[in-house]
Amino acid sequence: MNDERSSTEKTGRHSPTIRDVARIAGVSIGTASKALNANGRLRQETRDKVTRVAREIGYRPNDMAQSLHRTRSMTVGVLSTDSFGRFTLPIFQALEEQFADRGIAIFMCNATDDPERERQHLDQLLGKRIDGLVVTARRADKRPPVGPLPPGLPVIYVYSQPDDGSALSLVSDEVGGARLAVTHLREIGCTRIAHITGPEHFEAVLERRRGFREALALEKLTEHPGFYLSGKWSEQWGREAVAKLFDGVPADQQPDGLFCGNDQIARGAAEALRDRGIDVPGQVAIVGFDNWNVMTDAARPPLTSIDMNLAALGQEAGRLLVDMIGGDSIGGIRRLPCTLVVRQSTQR
Amino acid sequence: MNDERSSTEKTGRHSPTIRDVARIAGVSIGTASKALNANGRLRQETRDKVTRVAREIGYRPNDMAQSLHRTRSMTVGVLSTDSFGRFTLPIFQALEEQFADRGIAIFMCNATDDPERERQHLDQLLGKRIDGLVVTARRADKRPPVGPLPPGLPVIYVYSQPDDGSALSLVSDEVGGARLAVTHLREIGCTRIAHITGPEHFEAVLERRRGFREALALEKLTEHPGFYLSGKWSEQWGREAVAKLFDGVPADQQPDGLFCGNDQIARGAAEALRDRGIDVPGQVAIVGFDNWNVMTDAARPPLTSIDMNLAALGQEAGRLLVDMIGGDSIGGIRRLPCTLVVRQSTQR
DNA sequence: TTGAAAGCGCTAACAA
DNA sequence: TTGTTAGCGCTTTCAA
Repeated sequence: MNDERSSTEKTGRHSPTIRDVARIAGVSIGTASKALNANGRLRQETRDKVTRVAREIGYRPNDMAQSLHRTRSMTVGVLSTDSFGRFTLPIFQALEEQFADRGIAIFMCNATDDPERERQHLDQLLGKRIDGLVVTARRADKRPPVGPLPPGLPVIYVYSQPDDGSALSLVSDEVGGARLAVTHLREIGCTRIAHITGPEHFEAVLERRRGFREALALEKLTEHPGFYLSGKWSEQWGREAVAKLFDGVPADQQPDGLFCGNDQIARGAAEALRDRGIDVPGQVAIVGFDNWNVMTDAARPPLTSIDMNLAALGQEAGRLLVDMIGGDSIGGIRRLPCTLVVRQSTQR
Repeated sequence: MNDERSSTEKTGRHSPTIRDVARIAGVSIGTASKALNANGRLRQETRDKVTRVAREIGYRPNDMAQSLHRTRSMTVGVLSTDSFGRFTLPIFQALEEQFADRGIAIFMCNATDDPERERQHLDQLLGKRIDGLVVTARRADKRPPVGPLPPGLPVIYVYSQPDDGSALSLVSDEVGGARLAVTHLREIGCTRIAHITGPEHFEAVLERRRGFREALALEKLTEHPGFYLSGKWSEQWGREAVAKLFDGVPADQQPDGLFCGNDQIARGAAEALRDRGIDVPGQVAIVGFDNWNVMTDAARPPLTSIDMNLAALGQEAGRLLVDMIGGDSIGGIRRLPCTLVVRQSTQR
């Protein structure tokens, strides 16, 4: 009856529908659908005609209409509570790749430290009937679990963990990373190793310190008084800490190795030592954390650092979420290993 | 007839539908819809009952079903050809905020220098019936326009421009930024200003150089031979460039002001001058570009820099795209002004 | 081999 | 004030 109406009659932009294809090709909608989805028994001739028409008028199936049938929306939500920072970035990138490869689209949301906004975003995502959810937070800190969520919705926390330990959580092994650093320093001959790091309200600071101490114990080294310094995540603090460790301190009480909580601190430390004419790595070796090449490469000398392999974290997260969407039920905390990247600051 | 079936009977997870709400509340679907959308004339009692039931069973309307009606999917696509880099980041953030405020969800895609992948992403986005598209590219370089797109789909290029100048494009005024820098140097007394910058295959390098030269002319200053140096975007290059400009050069032929193409170069330059005992800003003043605080704040002295106001760019882009979705038809290139941020490196 | 029709979850026009 | 119904664009039986 009103099959006659063309989509162009309607107001505003409008993509061609399968009805348009069918009408122009002179077949029924059902036939057009079969032809385009390459299933059902159809004459080759019909099939060709339909696909040709579809191409000509630029037909593209409406995913939303499709999703109404399937149980999958083929979308996932990525909810960040760290404003798209330097750390979540490589994770996003890897996630994006993983999902894109599987034809899954990503809804990206940001709710930096704003529970109200987080609630809104979550609402929206659930309205979109996402198939899964990735939650990332800042610097591996614990956070309250998002929610409430419909039961059965796959969720994965990346580079962050819910404080009730309920859901699947993927983090990097900070303790292990710190141990790598100390062991490496020990291997190149350091025996008096100091740890300059960031603010203690960061979960990461505590974990790295634990790794530092465990490794010292393992290597039968002692932590000398004043060799643990907590401050800010800045180059400035790295310089200040070196002043505390070296200025007016007898040579035999100075450290011969520095394990720094991040690369900025490490770079500040390297520069401060350089200012004082102390040779790196000759007299003092330095290991940083993050392997942020902007810092490691520009420092003099270039810095050895611990890499958290955030891209790998993102990849693994993508794979796991896909598995969960597929029906696997997995949970608990998984820690991915860090890697030591050696540069001149520890090359003797 | 089969209104009896409950959604829980079905396999897999499944959100409650409006039919579930209606059935439990003992009203028709139409009534439930009216109640939930707060329109139509309904008894308050009925309205309350329906909303209560909806809340209890955790009902949330299915956006995809809704979008099938409206002409809007309430989603936009953001397609990046620069791997979520440092520059696109603040833009994303601002975009995200703009759209989130209007209940628009964002599909985030990345297709770093891969036309094939770009095609796939675009396909997917069109399948999702996005209401608008944002395209960002790396460092303000020109790029071929994305496409083909359905006619009438609002598109905006941010921090990038299509090389056929067809669509709306929002970039920062690099030329103006460079002029700001030079004028500022002139104002604090510099007369021999050099420009150390990045690789010339970057559009930004050419534009900033143009601004540099225009400002010199305006200030009646001459560009001395060897005072334009193009290299890499690194601190290392900043140091090397300083060596070229100062080592073995008679004092009266050395520059007294440096305008650097980015903050890394500026920082490298500052350090190199420091190594040589040349006072900054006393003998040589420095202005960087990007206002990347990781660099500007850690440099000694902290760097004056040009800020491209990328967040403002993102905000404006969001607003414009929303306007276009609303029916406005706008095009052409718009340049947003840069800002000078003064720090010690030019404070005399 | 093709067409007709039901239904995914929702809204809106029209009846009752 | 409430119920019924016709779609939105698509897939998928079931008939023809």
